[in-house]
Amino acid sequence: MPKRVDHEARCAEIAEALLRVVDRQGLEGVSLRSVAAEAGVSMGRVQHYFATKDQMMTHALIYVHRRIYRRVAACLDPRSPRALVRSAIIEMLPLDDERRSEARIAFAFLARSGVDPVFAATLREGYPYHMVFFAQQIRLAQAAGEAHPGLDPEQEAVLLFALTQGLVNPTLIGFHTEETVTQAVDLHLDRIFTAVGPEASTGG
Amino acid sequence: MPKRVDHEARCAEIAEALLRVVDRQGLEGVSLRSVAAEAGVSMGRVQHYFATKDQMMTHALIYVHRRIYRRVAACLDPRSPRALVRSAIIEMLPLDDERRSEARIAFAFLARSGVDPVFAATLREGYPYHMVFFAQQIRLAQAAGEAHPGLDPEQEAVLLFALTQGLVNPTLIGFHTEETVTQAVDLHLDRIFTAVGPEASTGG
DNA sequence: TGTTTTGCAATGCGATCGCATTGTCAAATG
DNA sequence: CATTTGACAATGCGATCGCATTGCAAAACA
Repeated sequence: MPKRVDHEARCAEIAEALLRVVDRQGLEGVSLRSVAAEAGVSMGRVQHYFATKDQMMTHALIYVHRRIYRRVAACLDPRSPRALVRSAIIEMLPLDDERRSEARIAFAFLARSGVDPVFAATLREGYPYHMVFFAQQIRLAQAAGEAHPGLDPEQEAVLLFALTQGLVNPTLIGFHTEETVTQAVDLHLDRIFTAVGPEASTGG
Repeated sequence: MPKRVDHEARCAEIAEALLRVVDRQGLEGVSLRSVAAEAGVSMGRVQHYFATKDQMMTHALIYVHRRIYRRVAACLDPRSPRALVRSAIIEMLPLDDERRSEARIAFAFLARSGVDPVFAATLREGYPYHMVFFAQQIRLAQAAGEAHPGLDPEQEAVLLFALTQGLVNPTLIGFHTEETVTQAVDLHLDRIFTAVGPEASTGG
């Protein structure tokens, strides 16, 4: 085997450049040339790692999902199930430049999933993860007496995740402020969790 | 003034063709040529009515919003505030081909609003309408003793609309079934409205 | 040392893009 | 009847697109 480079790292560089392009110009701004220029590499290099534009886009979609997942996972507040769920939700909302950027990117791919079966499949596979996470936390809270016992954790997870996703765009385009949107989240969490630790109201 | 045609109707024809293109191929599929071909007219005609592509897109955005608004308004169930709100929500979810089509279209523009200030402004202007509609219905229900009196109608409207929007994509890509999603909606409505008429459970 | 294979860079092709220009035809106006 | 003006159709231009092709340098292997 001849000259060896870190294949995965090179793919990641290209993916990150692509995401920066999407952040600024949407999916329409993505071309082999624009991504190569953004990454500061030649177009040939991009083609070397991704045979087609579609492959490049799909890889970037998976890549950004992992990136969001890691960022959310790193910010989880373990003090209680409620705090855990709340920190995850807040972290998914576009409340600073980094999260706004990722919200723009995620939305671009989300829209594409409506017309692209491959993207739709990728997203469909990602949904259950969020659902079981929320459901599990609600279940834990119920067991600890910190959530209303009559609730169906799966149903509540569906509501919770939908609520979170539905708050993203209004926040992104400036309809909601951080205060407005966190109030909305806390209001809904009050209907699931009984014990409101002070950390859940002040954190965030 | 020479040969006169129905200017608005011609613009609408082009807008509808554009929306069909977006439905199938997303915003990226939109070009002067593709829209003209879809409308069955010449490219010159499209240019005659819209000086630039951006003008054409903006007009289509406003056009589809009006179309959705009219469709929802035509389906409202006036039997009670709850039924009214529920019918509006259900009508906004992609549960048949027509609504799936409009959901795809709306999502495409929604994503674009993240990078296009003009689109963002258009959407921002539309949000308050939904909010006051939901808030007003909740207020009416409270006055009639059909909703929990302690709730803040504005806050509940924010939650309700976010929930609705957040359910769109999972339903669109097939993660939710009609049964799943209507259960989620009804579950949330149960927390706002006290009186559950039989029409609210069977309708929709 | 020569061969092979990876990792690119460079270039070109046909298609398509937004947009400008020009020409034509019909109807209202003088 | 002549002129004007709105409603197009047709064409072309420069830029950009995805993708294929070609070539070459360097490193592992024989």
